[in-house]
Amino acid sequence: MPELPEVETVRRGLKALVVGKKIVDVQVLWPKIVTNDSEEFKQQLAGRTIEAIDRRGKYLLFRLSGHLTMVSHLRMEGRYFLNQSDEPVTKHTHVIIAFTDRTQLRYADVRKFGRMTLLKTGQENQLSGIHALGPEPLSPDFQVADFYQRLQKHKKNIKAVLLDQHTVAGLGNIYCDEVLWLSKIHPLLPANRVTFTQAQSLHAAIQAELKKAVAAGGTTIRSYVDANGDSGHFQFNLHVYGREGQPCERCGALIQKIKVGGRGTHFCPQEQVLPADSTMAVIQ
DNA sequence: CGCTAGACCTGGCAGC
DNA sequence: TGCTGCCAGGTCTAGC
Repeated sequence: MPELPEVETVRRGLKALVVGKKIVDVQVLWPKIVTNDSEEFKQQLAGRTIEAIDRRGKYLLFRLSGHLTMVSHLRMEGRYFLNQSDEPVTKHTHVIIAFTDRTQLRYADVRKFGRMTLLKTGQENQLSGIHALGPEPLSPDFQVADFYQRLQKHKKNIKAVLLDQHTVAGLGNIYCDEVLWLSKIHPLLPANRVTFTQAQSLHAAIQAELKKAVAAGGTTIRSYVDANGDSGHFQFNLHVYGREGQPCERCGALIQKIKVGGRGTHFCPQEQVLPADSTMAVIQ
């Protein structure tokens, strides 16, 4: 479900709702969600206080007293809710973290793709998903020259390279399509054919778009809601994602949808074109 | 090493 | 009303 702006919005909401709360009890209803041993996970969490909530890419990092960190990835449909302990537990709730004030942080996930891992603070950088993560796009670590160099290393298409979290952290299927449209780059262009000027354009579009999406509370297409149960608003600012068959806002050509690396990919066929000498395979 | 297809899961929706 | 097949804000891994 969520890309960087949605995860950041969840983080901000959760921060206001649960930082400072002390955990009394934990229930794990679907053990695969937790990569640790369930019993150990429950025992280690009990008695801890949530001191802060950070984010790295699409990962949430719950900072707990005693130098522990609970890493949480929402994958496609993970959601957090704060409930009173006497409220009925809904069908897709898989983890319940109960606090001393009789409220509960509940993790729900229809598709059960999300994962949580408890480890010592500092060790999160050794998690396979985090250790080689690319730069945070909204931090000074994200530099055009380095971004351009990373793109030059790959022959595969630019869309797949942007989706690869090693290139830059936090982009997903929606924002990839959007920034490629903003920069007028065809999603199938080999990444090493992106010019420095195009890389500059992409770099600027990534920062501007993610900033705007965070300010709008993220994008809600189907299921995403923040920690308060509110939808985001950025879906009203999308230019290509989900707009197959509708006119491009700039040129009026009809937005096309193709498959790239198994992901639905939207683009303007008139403005996002492959260079004539490109050796690209046929686009259906 | 690079790339693709499949796995992990469930539900909504289009089409018949 | 059903049934079938396809699709979905993500990532990991097996296999070529």
